[in-house]
Amino acid sequence: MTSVNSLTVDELGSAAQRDRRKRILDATIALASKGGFDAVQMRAVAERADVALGTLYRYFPSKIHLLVSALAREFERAEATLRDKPIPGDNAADRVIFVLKKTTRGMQGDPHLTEALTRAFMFADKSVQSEIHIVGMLLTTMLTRAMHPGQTELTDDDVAIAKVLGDVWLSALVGWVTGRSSAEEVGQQIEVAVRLLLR
Amino acid sequence: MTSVNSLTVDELGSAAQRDRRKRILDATIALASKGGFDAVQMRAVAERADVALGTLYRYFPSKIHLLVSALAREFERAEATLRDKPIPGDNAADRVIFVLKKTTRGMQGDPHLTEALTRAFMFADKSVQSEIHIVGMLLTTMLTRAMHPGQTELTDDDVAIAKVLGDVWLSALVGWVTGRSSAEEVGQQIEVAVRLLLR
DNA sequence: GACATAATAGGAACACGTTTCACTTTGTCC
DNA sequence: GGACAAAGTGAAACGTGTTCCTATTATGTC
Repeated sequence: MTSVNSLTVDELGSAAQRDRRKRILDATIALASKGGFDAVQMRAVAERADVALGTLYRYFPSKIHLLVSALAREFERAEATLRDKPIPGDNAADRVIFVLKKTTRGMQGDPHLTEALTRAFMFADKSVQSEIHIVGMLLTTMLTRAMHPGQTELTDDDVAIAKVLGDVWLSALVGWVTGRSSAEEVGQQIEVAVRLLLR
Repeated sequence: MTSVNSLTVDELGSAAQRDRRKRILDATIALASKGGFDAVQMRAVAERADVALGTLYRYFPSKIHLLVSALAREFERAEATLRDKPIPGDNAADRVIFVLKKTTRGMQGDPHLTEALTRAFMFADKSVQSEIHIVGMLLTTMLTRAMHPGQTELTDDDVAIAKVLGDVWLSALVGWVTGRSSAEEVGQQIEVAVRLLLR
């Protein structure tokens, strides 16, 4: 529980450790935002965060862990923001579309960052399992909440639909990152999937 | 059109070039099958294919290009096999499930190869666009044919459904590769998505 | 068949993720 | 406040993807 490289923000550890962790993730986001996946070089992250390379690796055992952890932090922020205000829309489909498009728009506003985080997420292997799982849960939570605001009991179908929508959204994002589809096409893909699943 | 590192099998080029290309892809598959993504080392591929490192890079400009091209060749084979015999199943849902599960089973029979090819596909960036596109088209074609055998005219909804199913399948595969879900769960995810979409 | 051109071989060199190690600083417990 | 362990520093070194260069070998043209 005192593990330093755990993911949740409210983790134990000294103030200095929390500060280092924050500086590292800030540096990661800044570099990713400027030049994408390739620009997030471990030596550069360490220098910008003002820690030694060895310290960086003590906090995050690999570049992929680092980027997926940064993604998890961004998702936690987005989820927290979304949790406060009610989601506009008269039905589940509209609310889900609102959430997904808003998130997508946010990511497309910073293409390099999105490229870095998406590719890291998709490239991860078994060793990043727990970090990946956190992101997956946050995504499912966001979607089920959009489908049924304020509802705690969910049917199996609800969860299944949320997972399928999450899959579609991730695949669409990968398509956008790889230049196969435009921003509008990503929006369309999501709308189509929502329409097919939540009619 | 005479470009050596194009993807289609029936490409132009001398017999020697076709032979080299085949040897390289064979070596790639063999190494991937034995040790996964990490085992596909460019020096090892070159040595096993009996070509110089520079030649390997002339044919495939990066490790990702190489692996995605190998994936495309495997997909072309699978698609060709599937094209011949009729797909069992009384309705679209059953036939799609048959195709996806058969393909999934094939991939899970060679976990290392699947890991290598899936991770390469997901890690690809814009420079691999055309190779990635070929794989995507093959997947969509396989699925629409399973939905409507022998039918050339397809509605927009058919294509949209096929794309969503392809997305779910890819995401499920990534989940399996990252150790988040078991083989059975992959099968279940697919069944659920098909049931939701093709009811 | 001789020549021009392209393709290949062989290998050095470079970049960046990762590991390692000797040393120093920081934090904790008595 | 001293001793000890944990954490951090700084730098070297290693592995593998990628690039580059020169000599050699095929290939196609007249």
